[in-house]
Amino acid sequence: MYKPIFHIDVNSAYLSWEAAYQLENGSSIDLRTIPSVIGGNEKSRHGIVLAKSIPAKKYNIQTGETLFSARSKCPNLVVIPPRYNLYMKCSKAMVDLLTAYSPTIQRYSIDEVFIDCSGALINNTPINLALEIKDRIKEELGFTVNIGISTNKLLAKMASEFEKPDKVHTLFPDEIPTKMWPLPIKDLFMVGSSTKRKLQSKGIMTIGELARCDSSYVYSWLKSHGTLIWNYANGIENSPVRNEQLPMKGLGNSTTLPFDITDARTAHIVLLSLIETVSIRLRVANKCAQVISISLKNNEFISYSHQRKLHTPTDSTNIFYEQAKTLFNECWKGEPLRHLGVHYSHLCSNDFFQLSMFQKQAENQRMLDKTIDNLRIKYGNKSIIRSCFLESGLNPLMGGVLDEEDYPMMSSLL
DNA sequence: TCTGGGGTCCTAGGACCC
DNA sequence: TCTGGGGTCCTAGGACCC
Repeated sequence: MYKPIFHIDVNSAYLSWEAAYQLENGSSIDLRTIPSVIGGNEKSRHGIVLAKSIPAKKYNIQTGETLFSARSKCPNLVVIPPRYNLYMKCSKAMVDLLTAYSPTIQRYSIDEVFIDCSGALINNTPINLALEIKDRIKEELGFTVNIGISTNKLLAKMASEFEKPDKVHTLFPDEIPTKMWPLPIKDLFMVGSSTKRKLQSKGIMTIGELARCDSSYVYSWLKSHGTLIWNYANGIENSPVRNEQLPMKGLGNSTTLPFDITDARTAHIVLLSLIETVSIRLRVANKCAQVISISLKNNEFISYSHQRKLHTPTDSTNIFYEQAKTLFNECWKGEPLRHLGVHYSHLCSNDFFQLSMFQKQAENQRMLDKTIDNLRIKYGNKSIIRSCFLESGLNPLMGGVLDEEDYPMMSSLL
């Protein structure tokens, strides 16, 4: 007896959720039935398509393309700004509904879930169970999903990508030759544009052609990633559906600025703003980090980064800030910058650090960080800001997770 | 009014050690 | 003098996902 695995994928998630919300609040238009997209703010240079309706897709509008380009394909396109708080609530509502069916639920992203339905199939077939779940989500929550059914997560996920929306599909191992092998190579999970190009240069155009290759050849071209996708092409995958989330490996925030930065002083302030946000997240997670990395993107869209391992792990905003300034000064080539990012890695628990702390100055610094965190939690993020932001016109906490007015980062709240 | 932001994992090359 | 080689750590960059 196999374990039935479902992959549940919200159709055009952001757009569906917005549409359902608007209908619930008295709108007479269903955004899913007209050419519409969820898109960022073009004035602040965030103007890309985040999600599209099926009618918008008929104009060949792609996720990730600029709103400028999307509008040139469809002049009447309706553009709605994103509201991540709404998405978070919708995602949670779906997971809550699913917990009735299985204790084994893996949240893969804000709009995708794997469930192991082993225990839920008494007197029911997998297909009927999937249809029931799909229809309950539609009736009770107001949005549609695709459900893919198979014996492992890879095949279930591939199945949920078949015809959309509001559909249940199976992709059992014996269906691989007919349902999966004829598909173009780019449809295989983990085959992106770079791998697609390399495979096509070897004459491999379909998933079936990859599956029938000698795996040692694929390894020689693509190393471990080649082995991974060769296995996927043959339906081989056996990772468990896991309830608990894996420990965080790193965290960061980055932002595209509304204007190009041309001086180090402004860059430092932006870095500080990002560091405030990332550091709060780090402390909320009771972690310290030992590696700080900054990333830069210039006005020609060329990105580069610079990182440093610290002698000791820390969670101090000021220590990170001093490091970030140094890193920036070491690597900035002086050209106009449109984007800056901060990332921490090599995380460890802050328990040990707290016990081993002997420097009075560091202790004072930690007390200050904690006091500021508490003030912001109690009175709001704007209740206490650094004076350098006062006349800067810059947001003192960029990449904001805690401020309702800002777009919160998604995965940290999942 | 032109191109987001959050992650994970892997590899290459250099430094350094024995 | 003619130049090994395995191992680990570190950094930078790239690939993939949503």
